[in-house]
Parts: sequence; structure tokens; C-alpha cells
Amino acid sequence: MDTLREIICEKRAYSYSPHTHDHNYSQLLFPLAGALDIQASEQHLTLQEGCFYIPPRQLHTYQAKNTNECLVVDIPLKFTESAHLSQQAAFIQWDSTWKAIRYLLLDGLQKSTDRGALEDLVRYVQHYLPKKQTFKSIDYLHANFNQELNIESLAKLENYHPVYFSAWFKQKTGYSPQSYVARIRLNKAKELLKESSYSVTYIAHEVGYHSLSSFTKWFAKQEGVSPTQYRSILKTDK
DNA sequence: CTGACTCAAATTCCTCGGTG
DNA sequence: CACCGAGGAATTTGAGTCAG
Repeated sequence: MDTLREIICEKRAYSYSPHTHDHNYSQLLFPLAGALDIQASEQHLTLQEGCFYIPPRQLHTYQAKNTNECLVVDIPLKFTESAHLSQQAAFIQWDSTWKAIRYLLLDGLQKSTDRGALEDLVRYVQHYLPKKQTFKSIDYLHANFNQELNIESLAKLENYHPVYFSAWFKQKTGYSPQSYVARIRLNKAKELLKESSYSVTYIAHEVGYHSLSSFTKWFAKQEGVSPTQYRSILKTDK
């Protein structure tokens, strides 16, 4: 896919059949008429009024509920790189500021204002977009996924009670702490199976499993095939 | 109303021991 | 090295309380 070089602001209509895709730029979506079903970042909502933000490389699905028209702003990476925006798609609280932003965008469309004005407006809009949130516990998980982890010590990092921490973590990430670590471990294991010739036992230890049997059972449950089968499938595909 | 917390029950996961 | 079953430990979930 070519990198988007300029901001695109235009009206679009979406089709009744679901369209799943991602792109390497951010997108803002303002429904002007009709309603749109959106699925992204574990969220599923019907957008009729307001604004929806899609970050770069976020897989999402649009499906029109009825005849519709949306104001869409595609924002190239170079405009958002330094803004530390959220990596999660999000519905944006629809207030007077956002109504004004939509008005200015539409006004710019009608008058075909110069590109500089649109770029200035997008730079301004970034201040109101959801920011990337970092949490000590999540950073810790990424750095220590192959160590022994327990909820109590993670909860301590956020100063929460362990039981409350589980619920809080799921709210923030969409995953329980355990399944979040499992995802990191699975990706690492797949990477090592794919790119190294290490034994399955070694890889099991590398991703934090004390027991090979646990690792094999868990891997097969996740991928449908055992680690060795996974590796041989990759080899035959090459 | 929301966030923080507790408790009990249910569920999931891991290890151990064993087999092929 | 891969896989299975059992048992125990850890985690998650749901319901309820309390404070701001």
C-alpha cells in the first residue's frame, strides 16, 4: 500500500456489505446522514452522530445500516507521529468543540480552502484526539513476559487490589492479565519456531514455561497444531 | 454515579507423573 | 519430543458494600 502523503477530507458513502480493512494512516469519521456499524478494537457500535477515530494499522469493519453519507478525514502518519495518539479505535465524546471541528471541515470542503488551512486544522484537532496511555503494569508485562508473573505484584505497580486489578486491566486492554501475557508469549514462540532452529524445549523456557508439556498443550490449543507441526507447516510453505 | 474494594464460587492454568 | 489425566494453585467473575 502506498503511503498517504496528503490529508484527504471528503464525503463518502459506505456499502451495506461489511468491509474489513486497515490502513497506514489515521482516520476520522463523522456521519452526516444515515448510520454506520463499526467494529474495531473489540468495540462494536452503531455510529449515527459524533466522531469515530481509527488509528493507523487498526483492523476495522464498516457496514452501512441504511443510505448514508460520512465526512471522512484520512490523516497521513507524518501528521500524527509526534502526537502520541492512542493505538485503540475510539468513539469521541461529541461536544461543542467537535461540532465546531466538523463545521470547519465541511466549510473547508465547500469553499475548497487551501491545503495549508486543512493541515493547520488537523494539527489543532490532534489535541482533542485520544492519547496513548502507558501503564507501569503493561510495560512490565512486555519486558518480563517470560518471567514468573503474579497478579499481586502487577496490581502493586498500579496500587490496586489484585482482584480489582484484573477487572481494571481487562477494561484497559480488552484482555485479562493472563491472556494478555499469553498473547505476548504465543507471538514470541511463533517467531522463534519460525526464525530459529531452537528445540521446542528451549523455546518453551524462552517464553516462560517451566514445563514442556504445558507449553505443547497450550500451543496446540491456541494454534490447532503442536509446536513441531507448526514449524514443519511453515517449512513446507516456504 | 463511579471507582475501589472484598468475598465466595467458578473457571482456567500449570505441574507432575506417566506412556508411546 | 509429544501428549494425556489428575490434582492443586492461581485467576477471573459476579454480587455486594462503601466512599467521594
